[in-house]
Amino acid sequence: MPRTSNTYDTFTAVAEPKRRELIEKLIGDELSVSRLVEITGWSQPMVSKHLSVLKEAGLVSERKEGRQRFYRVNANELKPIQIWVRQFEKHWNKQFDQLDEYLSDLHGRGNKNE
Amino acid sequence: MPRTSNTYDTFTAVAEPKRRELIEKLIGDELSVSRLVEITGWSQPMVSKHLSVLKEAGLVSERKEGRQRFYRVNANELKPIQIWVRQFEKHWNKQFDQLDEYLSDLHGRGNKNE
DNA sequence: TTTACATATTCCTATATAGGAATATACTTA
DNA sequence: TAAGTATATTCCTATATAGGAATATGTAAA
Repeated sequence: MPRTSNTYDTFTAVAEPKRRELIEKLIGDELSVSRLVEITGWSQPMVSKHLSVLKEAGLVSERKEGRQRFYRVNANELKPIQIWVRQFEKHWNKQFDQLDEYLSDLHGRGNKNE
Repeated sequence: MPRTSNTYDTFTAVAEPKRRELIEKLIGDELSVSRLVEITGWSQPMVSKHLSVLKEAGLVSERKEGRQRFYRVNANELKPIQIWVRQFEKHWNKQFDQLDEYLSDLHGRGNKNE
């Protein structure tokens, strides 16, 4: 994002769909970069670069083994998101917000023109 | 983000800190734009523009009343985030990920140089 | 000590977009 | 109708960054 955040925070890191995809692949097991390239079908630099962003945000960690690097998710780092969203749980299932708006708009318009 | 998403999805909309702040202000009660300007201290266009992004993402709704517009959160729209993050809950509290890495790195390095 | 493999980094470009200033729109009231 | 208030939109610029191509780094094997 321009004009703001110079470094990746959790929310920004996860906003990118490809990075969410990588994180999903890494649930449960560690995977090497080449394995991720296989699974995703993306170019190797693309995988590496997204992993690097995730690493900068603390969302993944590396383990070096020979010439390979195995990445895994630091699931804990997703907690801030969970915590933030949880504030709103009690307001879920107010399903009629949009309907309300529609009706009140309709009403307003009706009053004006008739 | 460049080269990707032409339109705002929930994750992207919420990645911007100011927009999270707006959403937080809107928990519970509807607020007019001018009230949000008061509360945040931001310029009116800035508030309106962020609200417009949130609206495009479906995260807020408007209600017009005279020349004012009252915004409220559509908390439901945050569910996708909650659902996505929930996948990882079972992997939380694996607190020693970083320690593991540190130790194995240390071990690896030690082997090489000594 | 070359060669091959695994991964990271650099360079480049296109583009989305946050922020600011100015202006437009819409509604209300005098 | 004119003036004032509330809000949205447009125009502009700076900047972050995704993606691609090429290259560098590091490690293992021949």
